[in-house]
Amino acid sequence: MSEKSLNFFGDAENCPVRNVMDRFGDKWSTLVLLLLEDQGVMRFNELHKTIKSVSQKMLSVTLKSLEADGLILRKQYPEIPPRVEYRLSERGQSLIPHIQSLVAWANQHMPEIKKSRASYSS
Amino acid sequence: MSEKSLNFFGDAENCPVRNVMDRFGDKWSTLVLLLLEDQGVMRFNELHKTIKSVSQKMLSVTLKSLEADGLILRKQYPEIPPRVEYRLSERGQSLIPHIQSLVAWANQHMPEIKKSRASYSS
DNA sequence: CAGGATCCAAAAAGATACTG
DNA sequence: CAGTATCTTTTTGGATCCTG
Repeated sequence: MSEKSLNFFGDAENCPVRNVMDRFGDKWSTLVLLLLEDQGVMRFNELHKTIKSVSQKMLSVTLKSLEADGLILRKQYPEIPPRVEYRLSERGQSLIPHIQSLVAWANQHMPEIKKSRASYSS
Repeated sequence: MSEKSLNFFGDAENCPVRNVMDRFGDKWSTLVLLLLEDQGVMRFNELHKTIKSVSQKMLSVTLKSLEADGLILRKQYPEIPPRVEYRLSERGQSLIPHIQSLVAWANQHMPEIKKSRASYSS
């Protein structure tokens, strides 16, 4: 793996690590995915109220890009006032365990990391 | 898990998901970690040459924050010209599998994601 | 060689007002 | 209700020059 994988670090476009972080390194995507995993189906304003600190605009942008990538499904009902429901797609479901394992690692190590960071000087 | 985890989504500081993404959502951290995992020990300029697109400043910033968090170890030799070696700490090692599983997922699904994204309109 | 300091450009995010 | 449009602020990253 060593020989071949190294090529990836150099070029920007085909680097799989970069592909991951470009997609999920933003501020809200993983949060929305985990929330939908937890709640099943949610409407726009439900998401907005649950993630209190997200702006309307960023939530909208996040949902659109997740939908564009086929990670969530958007269902709109032809009613007035309008109703829109979001939920994970199968593809989105398949991603969840990997995010959760990363979050679990963080929960476990964050106290030590914060201690390291606090005592770090220079 | 549902009841309790939901509290996290609201507040910013104590959200474990946010903690993860704040730490690893940047442009270079995961790349450096995986590269050190692959190569073992590397000097500053080695890293710089391997990750061609990173600037000197961002590499420096990235290495410092990874060191501050105790994810990598920095060893400086009292020579002239100076020599500095970087390698993963145990804590950093323990993180690698989780990043790799995410990258593996991405490698597997990125073609489909790109197709979805390309055919997405509105 | 391994960076630090400074300045600048670009991107991401937020506030606010408005609409079908 | 579920967004869009516009503007401003903040954050991030990069270029360049400098130093022990």
